[in-house]
Amino acid sequence: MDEEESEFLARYDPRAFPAVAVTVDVVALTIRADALHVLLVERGSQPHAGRWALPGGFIRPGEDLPEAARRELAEETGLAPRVHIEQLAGYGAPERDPRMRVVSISYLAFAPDLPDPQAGSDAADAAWHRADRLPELAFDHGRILADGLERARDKLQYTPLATAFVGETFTISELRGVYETVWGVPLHAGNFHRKVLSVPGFVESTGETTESGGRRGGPRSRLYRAGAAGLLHPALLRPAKDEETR
Amino acid sequence: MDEEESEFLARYDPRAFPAVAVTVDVVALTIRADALHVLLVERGSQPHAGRWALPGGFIRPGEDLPEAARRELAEETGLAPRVHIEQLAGYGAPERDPRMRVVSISYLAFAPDLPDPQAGSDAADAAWHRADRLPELAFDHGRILADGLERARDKLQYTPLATAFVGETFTISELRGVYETVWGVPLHAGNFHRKVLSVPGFVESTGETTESGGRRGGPRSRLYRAGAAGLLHPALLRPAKDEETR
DNA sequence: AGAATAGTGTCTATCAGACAATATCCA
DNA sequence: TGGATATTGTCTGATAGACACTATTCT
Repeated sequence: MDEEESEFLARYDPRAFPAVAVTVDVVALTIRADALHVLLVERGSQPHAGRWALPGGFIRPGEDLPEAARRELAEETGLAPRVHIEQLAGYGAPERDPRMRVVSISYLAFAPDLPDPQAGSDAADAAWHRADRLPELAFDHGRILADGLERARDKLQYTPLATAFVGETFTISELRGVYETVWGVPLHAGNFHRKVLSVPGFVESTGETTESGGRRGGPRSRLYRAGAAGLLHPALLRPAKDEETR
Repeated sequence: MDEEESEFLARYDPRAFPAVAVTVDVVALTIRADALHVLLVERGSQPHAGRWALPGGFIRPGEDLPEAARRELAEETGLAPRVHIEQLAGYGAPERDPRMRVVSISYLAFAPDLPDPQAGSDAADAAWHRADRLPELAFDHGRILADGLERARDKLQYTPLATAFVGETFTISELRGVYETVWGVPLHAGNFHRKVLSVPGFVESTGETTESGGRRGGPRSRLYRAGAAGLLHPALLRPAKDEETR
């Protein structure tokens, strides 16, 4: 088969090729006990049976990508509402799944503290894992997860993403806790407070305060809800780490 | 078929579903005559025959995604070297292609001014189009292109992406031209100059200067090459446009 | 009482952007 | 010579981060 003919076939009918499967995989993040957690499922079947993996699965006919991601997430956690979801990236290395050619579109999901997940259909188990103590994952899910964490840390800077990790209303301290947890660095309380309030549309006051002070003392704090801004101007830049070249 | 059974089937064998095709589409950007240009091909066959579209096509067995993107780009332009490429996003709405279910992984490509492209195999024509005067595109390529432009404008701020649009060596003025063209705003020459040189690893001096001054006068300028930085610290922020909520 | 936290005020080094100045080169 | 550009210098308003202070609440 010469070059021209193979090219013709390549474009004429894609069904002439071995089947390609498309999956969605979800990097679901939440904060529990002041630590960033990722939702993982234990695979119940081959390949990689017994290994932890990201929740996900094959897309269904007529189903949109974000829809598939929400469905897979709901199947594992039993919860769908109040979950922000956005696309992360596509992964399609030829040998990433030993069964066949599988291209995966990954999604990032953010949620306030959720109850423990229920092991779903295909999974032997499902649980939240601390993002800093992860087991080795199946397929290339380790890479996907790492990409997702990096993306989340990045987006915290210039979007109101942090508000997706807290409840409907929240205090500035809770918001600061999100940043400190996801970035893994302590932030100056006073400066953070002023900075957040200075960004237009980031948060808006509810006029209410907490019912009582903090568990270790301190006055009641004011409650806020997420504002209308889609981007933070100016951004809350992550403290520099002298890694110019990454 | 009850819920449980359909779910079983959905996970058991993806080949039981109607075929899903995976394509790559490339948003290739360059700067010609002080204007941002996008590479488009005119479709030679149905659907959308005669319409302009992004270069792209079906992935081949054993071929990695970025590899497929480079191949498709090479087939349209006859050029592959010196082209930066990075993934943009995945698109998989059920009806985006009338023939069958097609999921596309899009890539962004950046290149210095390239010669006019050669119409390739499947394309009736191929040409650079000004990014500000685009025809209506086939499929959802208009959306993909818009996403690509936004991504490019964004990445100019905090990555050395601009250096991918100029030659091996370049002047600060040429670099400024890239920012002005992609962002569509004039920048202050003096401040831009000092700012670029103050970002560690953005550019490094070659010790040389241009052979002659600018075409409209002015002294010879020093030549630089891209530095080693992968991220710009501090970033070159785009002038604010009072669109907090975008 | 003692400790911890919320919220605000203040100070300083730094930076972005405006403006200016000078040297160099094309037409 | 006149106009345009490269590069550097200077000034000013704004900001990030360090520190400090007060009021409030828990144990």
